[in-house]
Amino acid sequence: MSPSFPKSYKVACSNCNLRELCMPMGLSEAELRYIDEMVGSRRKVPRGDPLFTHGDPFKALYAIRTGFFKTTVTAQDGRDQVTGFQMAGEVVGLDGIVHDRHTCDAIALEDSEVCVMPYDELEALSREVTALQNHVHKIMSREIVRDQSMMLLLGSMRAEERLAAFLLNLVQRLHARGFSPLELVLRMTREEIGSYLGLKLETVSRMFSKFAEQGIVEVRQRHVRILDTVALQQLVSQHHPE
Amino acid sequence: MSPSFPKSYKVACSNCNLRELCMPMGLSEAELRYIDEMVGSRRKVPRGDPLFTHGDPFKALYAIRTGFFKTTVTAQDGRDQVTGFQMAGEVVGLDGIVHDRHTCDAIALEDSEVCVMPYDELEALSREVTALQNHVHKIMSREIVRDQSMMLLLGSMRAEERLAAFLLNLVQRLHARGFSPLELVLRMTREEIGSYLGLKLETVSRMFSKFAEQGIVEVRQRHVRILDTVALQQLVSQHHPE
DNA sequence: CGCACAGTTGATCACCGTCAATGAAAGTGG
DNA sequence: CCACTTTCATTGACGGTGATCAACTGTGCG
Repeated sequence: MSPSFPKSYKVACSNCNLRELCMPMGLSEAELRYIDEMVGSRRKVPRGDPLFTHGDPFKALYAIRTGFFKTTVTAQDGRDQVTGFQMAGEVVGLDGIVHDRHTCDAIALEDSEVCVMPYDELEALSREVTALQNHVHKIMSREIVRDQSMMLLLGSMRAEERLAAFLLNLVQRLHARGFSPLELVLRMTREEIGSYLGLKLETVSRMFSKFAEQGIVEVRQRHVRILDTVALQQLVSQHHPE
Repeated sequence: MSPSFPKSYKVACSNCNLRELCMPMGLSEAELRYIDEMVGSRRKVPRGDPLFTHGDPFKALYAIRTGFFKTTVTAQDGRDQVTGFQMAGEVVGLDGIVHDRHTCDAIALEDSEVCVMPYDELEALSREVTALQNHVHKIMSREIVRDQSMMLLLGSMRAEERLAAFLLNLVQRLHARGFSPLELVLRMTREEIGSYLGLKLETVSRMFSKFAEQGIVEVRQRHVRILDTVALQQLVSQHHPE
């Protein structure tokens, strides 16, 4: 590894601490430099602001550097549903590719910063760098698999199972980013959790209370401490008997 | 257009009648020939048989030439859920890219035939043919958007809204393939519809009966005739008031 | 300090799941 | 070709889960 200082304050992909999360492995120096070049700019998104909204022309994918986002889809009648929560190292914007317009909203749940990857440049570069092409495909495929497991959750799990799965998924992802696997601070409201899980906010609140009563978690507002991971896992995998 | 006879009985992409469904537009002769070459083989899948199942090593994407498929995901505890129904011109197998293994099952609901597109060859060729690269990305993005609208359906719609949306989606896709927009033959059981929509088969049956009573559809087993498309559309877009 | 918002908890109810019985269709083998 | 079995579909009665409505509490920010 031959270190080279970045030309400016701007952090380059080549020495970004999220590299193993959002970059393919085993790139050459030259390839990394190309990618640095493609990821032209950063963009700060203050809490509550949209990174993009449905209808916006699609121009780029965004890798989250810091912060936390939710994505929501909106039905014709105006009601919307949270389709995901994204954290550092994850990519948003894939929905826009089909129709050259975004079909969902991405809203920052805390002050955030994203790396802008102009789509045409990304396509061009991934024609040159096989590892990047493969990486992009894997990211899209991962999203498809994730969405399908959400369909399973929404279609066949009960409230407590959904919330248990949600908590486990969150801590697992946070753990992969160096945080505690037993403690987390929720960045979203009960209503947003409910929307994501196909439940009403009151139900989410009730399930939290229930878990707390059973000694599975400790809940103080948005601060959650997991006391019994195994119990949560059993809740998820023990669907109501056939 | 300079016609050239295929070397064998094997139908080539270049003169497949599904071309506009599964191929990018505006390809050159040479590019089309490359694609013909990549789509090496066909595979027949008899009704009830799997095209692939979860755990199978991922080697190829499959374009459906004839027939009808369902895809299902399976939870740890063994319960599964239908995540989609696919018809001619649609692509299955995208789930396998992330982990080099399929994560869902694809089962033929009628005798079917698919075009096998070996994934490494597809990747290689889409590095050469920009239109193909773009096409593959759009297909994946479309799948993501579709899955997210299913999440909306499963998370926020009631039984009758779900079934209405399902029927409208089916006839719309069939219509795009030259079939009647008012009549369809379901290729799946009530249970499979229910699994897809997050409902029990009895509920699906009841909703069919209810629609029939209201004069919205005519149902005889798997044969469905739509009498009032507008009513169905209104059902979908009129979520229960907030 | 007060106001808006987020969260909790209780009472009631509706939708849909469950259980069960029946009927229709389709495939099977004599 | 017709009994037989199996699968699929319909319908009814009942109950449970989670939605709805409502009141109250806690928290953070201006």
